[in-house]
Amino acid sequence: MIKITFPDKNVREYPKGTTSFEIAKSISEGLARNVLAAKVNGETWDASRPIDSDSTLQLLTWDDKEGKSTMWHSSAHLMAEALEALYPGVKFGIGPPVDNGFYYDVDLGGNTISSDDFKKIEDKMVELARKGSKYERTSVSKKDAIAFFTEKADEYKLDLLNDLEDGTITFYKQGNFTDLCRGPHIPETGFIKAVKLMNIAGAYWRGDEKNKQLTRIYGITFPKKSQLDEYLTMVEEAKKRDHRRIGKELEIFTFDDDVGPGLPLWLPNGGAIIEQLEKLAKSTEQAAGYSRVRTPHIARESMYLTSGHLPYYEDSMYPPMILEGEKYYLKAMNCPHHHKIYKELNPSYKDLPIRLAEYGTCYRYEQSGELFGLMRVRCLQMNDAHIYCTKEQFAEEFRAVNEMYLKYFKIFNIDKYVMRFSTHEPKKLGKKYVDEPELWLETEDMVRKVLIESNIPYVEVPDEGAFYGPKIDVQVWSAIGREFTLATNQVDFAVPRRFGLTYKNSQNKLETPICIHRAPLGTHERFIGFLIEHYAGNFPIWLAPKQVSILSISEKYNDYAKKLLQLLINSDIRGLVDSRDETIGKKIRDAEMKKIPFMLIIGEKEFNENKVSVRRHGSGDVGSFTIEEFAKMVQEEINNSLNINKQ
RNA sequence: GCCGAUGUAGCUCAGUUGGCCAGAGCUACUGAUUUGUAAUCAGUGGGUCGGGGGUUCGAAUCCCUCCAUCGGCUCCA
Repeated sequence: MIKITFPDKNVREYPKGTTSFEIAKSISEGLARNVLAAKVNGETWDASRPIDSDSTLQLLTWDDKEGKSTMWHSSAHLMAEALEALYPGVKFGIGPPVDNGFYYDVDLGGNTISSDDFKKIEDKMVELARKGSKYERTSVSKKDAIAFFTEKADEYKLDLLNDLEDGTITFYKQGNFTDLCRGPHIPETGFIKAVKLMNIAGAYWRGDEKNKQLTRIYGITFPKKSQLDEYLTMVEEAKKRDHRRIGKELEIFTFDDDVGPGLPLWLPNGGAIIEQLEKLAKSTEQAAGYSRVRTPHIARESMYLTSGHLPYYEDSMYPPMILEGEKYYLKAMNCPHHHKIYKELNPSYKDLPIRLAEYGTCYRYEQSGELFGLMRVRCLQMNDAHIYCTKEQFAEEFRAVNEMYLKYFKIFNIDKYVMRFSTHEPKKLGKKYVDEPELWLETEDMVRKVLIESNIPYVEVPDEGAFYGPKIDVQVWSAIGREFTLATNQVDFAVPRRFGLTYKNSQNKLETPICIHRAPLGTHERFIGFLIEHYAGNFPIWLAPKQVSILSISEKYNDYAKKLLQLLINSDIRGLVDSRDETIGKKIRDAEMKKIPFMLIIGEKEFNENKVSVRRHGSGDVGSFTIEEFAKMVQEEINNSLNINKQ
């Protein structure tokens, strides 16, 4: 007998060689029907794999993340089986589960496939799923595995086998399909009840653009048909939040062919949002001891040779303009310009820290395939600042920057993000990273310490640092699930030296400052793109491009409405009058669709009582107030939203 | 940059296998209406069918090429 310990610490005894499935069955038939896989001693196993020694056991169902991914992994095999049936001779790359489903990279030889073929493949998958074929695991020797895939002439699997050790190789077979796979898999194909292929794309073999491009087919499956419908509805809802769609509907920004790809035009509503963001940033930075500077959009080649950017990043910069034999580049970052300002200031230790802030406009020549609405553009304005400080001041400055991040997140109610702490890889010193082994370790320790002391949850990612130092990025996800760096906070102990930046210490000796590059609000483009999706276009009052729409019930009250608007403008409230010859129902509908936070309805009653009827976007009639009362209400709400920042 | 798809009026979209002056709704404009909490009625205007080239008696529709967008890959200081 063996002892099985369950997650609730309960222990039961079973005969040696009992499977997780049998254990589930001993608990309840219902559970057994839902078990997709099992976690045995922390490792995910097939539910049908015999357990031979005392173990901890967690049964995995659709409700567990690992249960889902096991199901999707098995679904990839099912799709492969269908593809092999429909397109004989197809070769397979890799077919893993992902966050929302699975994909398989395939080489179709001479065949091509498009989304028109999805139905056919889905039908085949459903047909094969209904057979309820078992996923059978077998261990094979490397020699036999190579023989098998040589026979199939599948060079991709053979390539994968190269990296595997003899004795660790397993095959999984379901129906007529056998794949090289470490597993685990669900018990049988019958668990897959609903199948949907989502899209098709090219993907380089092993992610290397020098390799052949395979066809990647994405799909998703569910144990119930209704779950697929729910998922598809959810995807549709997410698409409605897409900033590209809302940005157009609410007239926030646009792109124009003649202006060029990745170069957004901010419409008046977008301009209004930017205005508010900058106001927030500038007052916050002023309170935190930053100085505002301004620098040109271009600079000579020599500056980027000094900074070290040119040899590494020239491909990402717009090509130079040549004037009187000199090369000028559009700036892709503000730091070199700021370093030059620091140098001009020629400070002593008594002047540090020096914090230089600028909403600098940068141009980056992103690859055409990378552009994505406002989230990835070629012209961007950064909430940039560079803090120059001594090593002793670093921790405090870095902590203050992090606190500023958290204050902003509170104001915007941003809670779904991950702080990613990127460090260096010692083997790449002198190549990817400046060769300062001690400074790397020292600053990484300082950063880590600040994160821990400030109680900020983070994930540490080795080998993702900037070339000049470690960094912290704030990762967020777009409506359609793409990951982005929203904000960044970087340590730079290398470039100041390249620029010869110094300060006199108390012993009258020259030292090089550490520089912190920080952009808590990222860029206007990405940040507003993110906010549009975050709020689904329903901006908080302080940020809404138009805060109030004054709706006159008939043209008789247009003059009164215009007088009210002027009073609101005097109170620093952004509004408009809808004086069209339309019914009040229509005016309300339009204001609701434009997501304007407040509507003031003005008719005979309001005119006589010298009041306004207030309607709130999304919630309806709020009641009747004087214009002064209303203005006060709006201002209080704005103060409440922003006061978090003051404290 | 690579693979695949898409590109019709300001916006959202129809336009069967190439065949009468290219359609609808919303928007805009004009007129009627003077309205009470999510669409008043009627009329009018508006399109080099992404650009260029080709095939054809005839192209929005087929072919080539360029541009842009979308989904991925690669990249992301």
